[in-house]
Amino acid sequence: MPRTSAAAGGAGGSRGEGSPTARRGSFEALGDPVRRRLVELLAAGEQPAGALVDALQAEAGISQPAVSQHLRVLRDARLVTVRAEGTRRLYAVDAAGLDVVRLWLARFADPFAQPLDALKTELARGRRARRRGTSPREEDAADRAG
Amino acid sequence: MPRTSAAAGGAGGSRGEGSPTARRGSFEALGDPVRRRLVELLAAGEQPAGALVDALQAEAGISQPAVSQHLRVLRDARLVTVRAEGTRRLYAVDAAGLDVVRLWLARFADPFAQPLDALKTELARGRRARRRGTSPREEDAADRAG
DNA sequence: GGTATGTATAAGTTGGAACTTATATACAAT
DNA sequence: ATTGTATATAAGTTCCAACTTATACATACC
Repeated sequence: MPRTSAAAGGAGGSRGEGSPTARRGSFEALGDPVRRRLVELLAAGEQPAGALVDALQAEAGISQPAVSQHLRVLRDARLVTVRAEGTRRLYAVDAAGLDVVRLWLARFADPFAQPLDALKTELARGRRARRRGTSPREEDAADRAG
Repeated sequence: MPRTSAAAGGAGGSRGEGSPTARRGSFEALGDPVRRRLVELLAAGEQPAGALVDALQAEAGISQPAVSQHLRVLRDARLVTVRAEGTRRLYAVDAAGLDVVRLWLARFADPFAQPLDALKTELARGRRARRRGTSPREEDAADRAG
């Protein structure tokens, strides 16, 4: 049998949606361009499903049910949250799912850490200057690849 | 006509890594758990394709061609680089593809920014202590979206 | 040369995901 | 109650991507 689905997914008490196991991981959810676009649209702030439908219909000619299904996947992946207001469903970005991605990325040396390194260096200088000359510690050179 | 494929479906690519357009995006590439695992394995450092094949075969019972195909996708997505050494192909993580993901994530408020804020605070304290009362330059407050 | 090893490509199959249309559900308003 | 609006679900179709086996392409070794 091919197609071994290795995705485990921690249930961890997802009671609201009523799904016993997480259908899809954050990466799988973000693997689709339409869903990525939805999250992008939500980056501007909380939005009703209808607005998202309109946007996607205009951009890609996608039907309302399709958008709704995508939103469900995003919801299951903890990438968005829903809030009912009357007959409307207000969606918003959920940090939880994005954290999963960020955490995964943290395993690798990130070039964006450079400004952080710069800050660390600055911090070190400040500390050094503050205490007026001390033993030259390596600080935390960490892994500087290349 | 469903299924609007946003990706350019260029055939061409006989040989030569220099593809004009990326067949698949970084997110699409990372959407697959097997490919994510491959990148994870490469996080430990440069590895020959054979080692990756062995690992994936042991973990998920995946064949050598399957791994090779996955590596190609990762290569196209600039997530890994290859280096020929004799008959071996040494793969390594490529920052380029990961940058794309990180850059996309940067659009959203990241809770991991807190340690950076802490550093900034520390830095400010250090600077304050260092100058003992000087003209207050704004430095680079950057964009702090509240 | 021949043979073995390491890796990539060719060709073909299949399961599932991303759609579709049709319908259900929920609330609002007349 | 009826009609309208907003969203979700059901059921079904289609197409692609992740696999398979078989083979080509290198390089190394004898």
